[in-house]
Amino acid sequence: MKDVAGPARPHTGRRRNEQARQAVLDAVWTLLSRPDRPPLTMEGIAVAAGVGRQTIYRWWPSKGAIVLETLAERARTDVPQPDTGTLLGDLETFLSATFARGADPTAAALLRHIMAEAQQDPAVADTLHRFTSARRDVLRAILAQGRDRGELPTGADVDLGVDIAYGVYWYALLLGHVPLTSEAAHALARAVLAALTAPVSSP
Amino acid sequence: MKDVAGPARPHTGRRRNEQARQAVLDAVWTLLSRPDRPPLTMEGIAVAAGVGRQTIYRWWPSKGAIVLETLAERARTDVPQPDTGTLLGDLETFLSATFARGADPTAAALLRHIMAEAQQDPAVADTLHRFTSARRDVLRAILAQGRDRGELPTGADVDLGVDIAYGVYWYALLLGHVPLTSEAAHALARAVLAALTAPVSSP
Amino acid sequence: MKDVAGPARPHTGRRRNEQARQAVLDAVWTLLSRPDRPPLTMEGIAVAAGVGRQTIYRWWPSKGAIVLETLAERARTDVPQPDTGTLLGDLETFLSATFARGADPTAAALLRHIMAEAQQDPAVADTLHRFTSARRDVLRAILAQGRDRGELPTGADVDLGVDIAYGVYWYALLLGHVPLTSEAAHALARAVLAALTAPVSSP
Amino acid sequence: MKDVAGPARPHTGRRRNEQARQAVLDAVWTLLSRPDRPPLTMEGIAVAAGVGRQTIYRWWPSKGAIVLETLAERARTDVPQPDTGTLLGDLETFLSATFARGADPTAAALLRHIMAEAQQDPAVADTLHRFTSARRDVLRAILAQGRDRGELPTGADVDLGVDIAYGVYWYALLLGHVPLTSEAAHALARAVLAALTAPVSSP
DNA sequence: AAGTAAACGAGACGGTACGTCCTGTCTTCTT
DNA sequence: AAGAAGACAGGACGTACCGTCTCGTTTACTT
Repeated sequence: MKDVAGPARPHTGRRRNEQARQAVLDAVWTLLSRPDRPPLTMEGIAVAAGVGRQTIYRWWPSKGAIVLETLAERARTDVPQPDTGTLLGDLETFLSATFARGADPTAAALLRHIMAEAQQDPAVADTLHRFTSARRDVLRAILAQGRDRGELPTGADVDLGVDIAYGVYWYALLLGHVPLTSEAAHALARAVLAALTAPVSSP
Repeated sequence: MKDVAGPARPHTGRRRNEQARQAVLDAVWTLLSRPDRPPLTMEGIAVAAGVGRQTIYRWWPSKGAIVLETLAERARTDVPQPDTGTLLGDLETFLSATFARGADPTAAALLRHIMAEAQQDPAVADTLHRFTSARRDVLRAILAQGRDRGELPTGADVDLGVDIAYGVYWYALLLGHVPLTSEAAHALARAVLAALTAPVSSP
Repeated sequence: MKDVAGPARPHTGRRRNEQARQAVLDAVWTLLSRPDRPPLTMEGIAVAAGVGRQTIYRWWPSKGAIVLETLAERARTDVPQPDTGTLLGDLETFLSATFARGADPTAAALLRHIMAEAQQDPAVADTLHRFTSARRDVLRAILAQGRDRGELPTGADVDLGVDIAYGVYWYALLLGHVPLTSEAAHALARAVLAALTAPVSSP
Repeated sequence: MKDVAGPARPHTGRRRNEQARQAVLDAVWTLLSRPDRPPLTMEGIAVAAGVGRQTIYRWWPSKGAIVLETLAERARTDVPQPDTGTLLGDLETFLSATFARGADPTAAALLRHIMAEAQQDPAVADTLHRFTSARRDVLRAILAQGRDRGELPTGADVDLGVDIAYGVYWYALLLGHVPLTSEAAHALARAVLAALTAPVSSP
């Protein structure tokens, strides 16, 4: 009795074309790299990818989802949880890597685009939420490890530290008033550490 | 003798209708308050305001500019530079007020909308930049005053403090993963203070 | 062997929707039939036809072209070249049929509309020219046949006869000072015959 | 573009400014003379005339009325009822003069424009009707005089003759398939005469 | 090998919003 | 009072995309 989950016939017909998928993601990257910043339309993506429009709608629920997948594809080399022995070192390593990512103009355009879309499309917001959560978890783990090692007070508000780090990161990304340099990452690392180390952390 | 710059005839024809301007700004506020979140269309604004479309295009360069002016209009009651005697008190007061603003759903929608538009329209980005700069200046003055009073080390990176505060604020606003409560404002105030107080501030 | 001109794949994608085309033409006819004479807008046609605006622009270069095609569609039952045995009979038959067409209020509105548009849009003028040429040819053939039968002098200016007939027809249509009755058609037929019969026809 | 009127056109106050009126009519003529055929808008006329829009609306009920008045102004030198002694001579003289008028490109554009407007605006149609009636009366008088002199049968349908003459004239004007030459006028004169002379004129 | 079905590029479809143009009306200031 | 200037509400224009729906073709699996 296979009437529960599986379909009676596992699959018939042509399979998903991996090349089409790649062409779409590449097209998004290319379009966002263009110095004249064209508005990134579904039609534009389809044409640039040499792909039928329906093919896009078949596999992605929204434009934001494509952009996010493009980002994920390019960021495949995940920022690993560093282990330098000290919390400050770990923070500096992690934030430097993160900032380096955001310093690439195309990647930055991608991130900005997603954040912008997320403000209007709840589905994109949701996907972005899941994406950022994964990143936050890594940073939270770093801080928690430091706390367990005694480098932070027991009651240190780890989540606040995460918010500070990513808050400053996104703020710089979206407003562009400050460059995402390695120095900025280091200063931010020290600031996060100081903020969580202070004894005044609890009301 | 003002015969240099002034044109011979300062103005001819009908003057700008202040009521139309107000109607447009009110319409934007009303539309953004709607629980069903309609996409905020130029046409929609015009209809809701009972105003001709051309009248909008005559006075505002872009949708973002209207939204920003709406925000400015509503936030006319500027957050004053507080003076509680201590830096922590000033920070708590300022950030609480700021968070309270962002806690209003319509104001939050406004801010999110502007930030989203700024990612695609350089003109909006520019206007937003000027808007945020004014806010940043207030916070910077608070921190500088605290530093001058000796509550911060001489070399404290005031700008980093501003980035942390507003970074966390916007991050919460855009991602919505954390509510903008008074408690959060107080915790942030202490964190900013701690981050700038720490002796590790220089490489 | 037609391997030269034919493209490898003659067509891709969805085909033109004949129902949409008919809906547009019917909408034009209906709108022009309305007793309150609405100004015949592209938008109005699209809405009345239940058709996207782009669909209209995709297939017709101008409003005049739509109206002309509507006319052609309705006048599909071409006025045949009559053959009553005498030139006067043929002329009477042909002009009566022509006048009967123009007596229908909607058809008249159509013709007037096209002529009006042709005065401003060269493309419409061109299409109208081709349309009228076809009609003129039929009348010219009738007159030429009569001349060949000896009912007109050898040097009779057939083209002038055509101009008189259609000139009076359009003049009545556009100015509306005289009804397009069968009697008027018969009088006109006799007049054309007389004008071409007269021996003074050459300078 | 107020190059039409003189620079020093004073505001008279109280009474209608004749110079403004002239500027408007001249602007219409100038605009219709332009080889690129701009669409002749109220706004365009006002700007070209260096005149306020309201001034136009104050004195003319519609665009067609302005154009018609422009025509009347230019055609001030009325075609006089000729008297050459013979009906054919009178007809030739009158039609040659009429055709000569229509051969001027700007005058032709004017006439075409009016006729086009008359198809959509009943008020214009009415004014045009009155205008053409005056012209028809002159031609009718010529024919009636010829009939009274015995050059036409007693029962000759004078109105049909008028319709033929003006029908061919307008037909040529609107369709432009035939030039309005003096030869064409003479041929038309002979044709009208023949059409009314023929003994078959009555059923 | 033939049959079946899904995915594909292409592109037409009904819509919606855009930003522009023009209409006819209404101030505002000047003459 | 009439005029030039120009802002106003309104509405059509032609364009750009949206997301959906045919088309005929290609590809993969099943019989």
